[in-house]
Amino acid sequence: MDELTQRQRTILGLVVREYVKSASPVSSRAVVENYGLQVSTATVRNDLALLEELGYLTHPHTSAGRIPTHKGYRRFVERLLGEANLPLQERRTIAHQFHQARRDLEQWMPLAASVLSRTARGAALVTMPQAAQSRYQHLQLISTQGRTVLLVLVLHGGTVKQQMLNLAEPLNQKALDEISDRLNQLYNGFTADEIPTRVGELPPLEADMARLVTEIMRHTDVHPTGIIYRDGLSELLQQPEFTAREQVHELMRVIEERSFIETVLADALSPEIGSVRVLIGGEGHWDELQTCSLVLGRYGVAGFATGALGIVGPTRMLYGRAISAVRFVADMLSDLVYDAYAE
Amino acid sequence: MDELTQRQRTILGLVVREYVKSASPVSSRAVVENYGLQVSTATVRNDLALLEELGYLTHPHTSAGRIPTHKGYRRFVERLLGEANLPLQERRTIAHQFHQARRDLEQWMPLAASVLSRTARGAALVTMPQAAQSRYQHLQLISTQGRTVLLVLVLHGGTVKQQMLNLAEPLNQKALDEISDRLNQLYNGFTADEIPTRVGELPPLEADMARLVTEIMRHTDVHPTGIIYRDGLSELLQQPEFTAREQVHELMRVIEERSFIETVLADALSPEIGSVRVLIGGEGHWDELQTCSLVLGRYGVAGFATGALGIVGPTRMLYGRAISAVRFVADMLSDLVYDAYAE
DNA sequence: TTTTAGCACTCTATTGATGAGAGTGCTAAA
DNA sequence: TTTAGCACTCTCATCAATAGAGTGCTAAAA
Repeated sequence: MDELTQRQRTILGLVVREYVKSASPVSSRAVVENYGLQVSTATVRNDLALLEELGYLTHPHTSAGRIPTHKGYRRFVERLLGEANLPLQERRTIAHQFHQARRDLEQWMPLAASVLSRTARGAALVTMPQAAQSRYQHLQLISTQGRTVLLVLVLHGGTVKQQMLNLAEPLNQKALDEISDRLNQLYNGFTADEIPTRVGELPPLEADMARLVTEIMRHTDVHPTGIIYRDGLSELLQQPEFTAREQVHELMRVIEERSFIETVLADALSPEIGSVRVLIGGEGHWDELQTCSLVLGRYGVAGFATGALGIVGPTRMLYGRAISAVRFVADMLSDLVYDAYAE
Repeated sequence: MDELTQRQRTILGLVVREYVKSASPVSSRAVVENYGLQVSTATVRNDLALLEELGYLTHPHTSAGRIPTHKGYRRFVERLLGEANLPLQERRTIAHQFHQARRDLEQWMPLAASVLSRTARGAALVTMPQAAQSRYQHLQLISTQGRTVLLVLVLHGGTVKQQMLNLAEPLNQKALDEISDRLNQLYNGFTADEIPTRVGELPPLEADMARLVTEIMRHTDVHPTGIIYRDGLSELLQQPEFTAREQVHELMRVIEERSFIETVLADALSPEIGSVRVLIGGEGHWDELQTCSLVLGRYGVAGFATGALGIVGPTRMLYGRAISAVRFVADMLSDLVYDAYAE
């Protein structure tokens, strides 16, 4: 990290803050006037020139103010990561909302997404909690017409899987219940790997069903398929950086394309619950993210079930709020998951 | 309906088609040249003037070509509603994709949304199938820590409800299973209204649970809470009409805001399965939809469970493809729902 | 009666020129 | 090390001029 005087650090911070607020290049005068610095604009100009030389700021053109580079944001964010916190009042409101919604599991994710997007003024993404390895909880078989059966498999952590299947010959509901009862007794709490060992001892139909169940569980382990909750796109698209067609397209790609989100999460998301990562302008890896920043976090109960949450915004983002919002909402969700599922 | 000569009808159609394609006002010359009409531009101009007088077309300014009014689109669409159909090849591809996904219920909705948006080049919305009145299918109670219990309620039609509850005093899993077994035997297939009559005969804990279940079911009946699947936003935002900030904001509001979608669906969606409705430019009721059109359909099994699906696009939309795509995908989904759930 | 050619007229979109204003970079003095 | 002063650069809004697209109307032709 380069040596900077106290004043230079302050100025860098002010430029970032001011640019985030105004979305237009920050002049030396703006720095002095809006923040009451006790030096002249010429002095500030000297420091700005130095900060530019060190790569923290740029110029759109000679006679324009300065805007932060990715490196500038990075330095700014690094300092925030430790300390940022939402105001108490705001934390209370959010906590209250989660308390209200605590019984209804279906509300959790939409609520989290909505809180995140409103607090940080960006688009929010929240995934369902997902076990690292799925565990059998309960199976139910529902007879519909003819030989078609609907299979409902509940996994530890609350994931519910539904599948259709066709039997070789029709079975009534009672027979189906017997099958599921037996499997339920045998396999409660088992992972996919633990099930097959006993299949041999079962009657053929049950063995088939057990195989199907392990198949579904394996598939789930490899393809985390949970829905992704999104919110706050409209607000994000209001931002001036998304005037250009191209920018919008790239942004929407990030937000809409499932596989892309998954790659980014896999790559950039910290495995530890509670810690927050910031990805600024794609950070060299993703060209599509040039103009975007992501603030990503993980929630859940370690070793049991975890999910991801994050905020997408322009690089010119309210990092302080975003970081603290992600952290706080992650805590809220972790508590809920712990209360609901952990044993 | 006003009297129009054959040629005038043709010209109206050509103007709509050309404007949908080019997104800029259509001149008399464009009509003649691009579509090989056997008359002069002057003749076409006369007809255009008449069509304008009748309210089917307008002028952005005196020396510009014509663009369709809402009334013009409406007339154009009215004719399409009966006849529009996707090419066989395309229908085959789509049918194949649904066939591939038929076993995995979680894929249905995302697939439908993705197919719709790609086929009609707009944003797609698909809701989960929802019973008009929810019917009890299966209850499961899962003991977690202490007195906290996770309740999983499966309803007819495949809706799964999860809730947390706190008991007055802890119960082990076995006791919970007994409760759920009893309720499952008693209430299979019941609606919320049919349950309370028998509650008096039950032990207090089961009675409590029964009350909670009916509460959940009632709530579900009033607040259809199913997730809404969305796809194709990025494509939609590429359209030239969404350059203006304001337009984008209104569009996103339509797509993102749940309550808004619900009002529109409730108001504009036909109750009959398989029929398609087109809402052009808000049709006077919704100012927010000035620049948008919706093509809406319903799928499912009547009297059992139905869902909605639709395409959002600019008024300058590929109506033919949209209408036929909605119809076709609705059919696909209806078949799937029928196979999976109907008795 | 319908269609067409011709032409005047209107409006837009583009271009280039101009000038004000914002902001920097540099130099020399404090 | 800081500051005042000033020349220089670049943007942005405005304006005028022009080319071009397209209509509407009229009078002739079919």
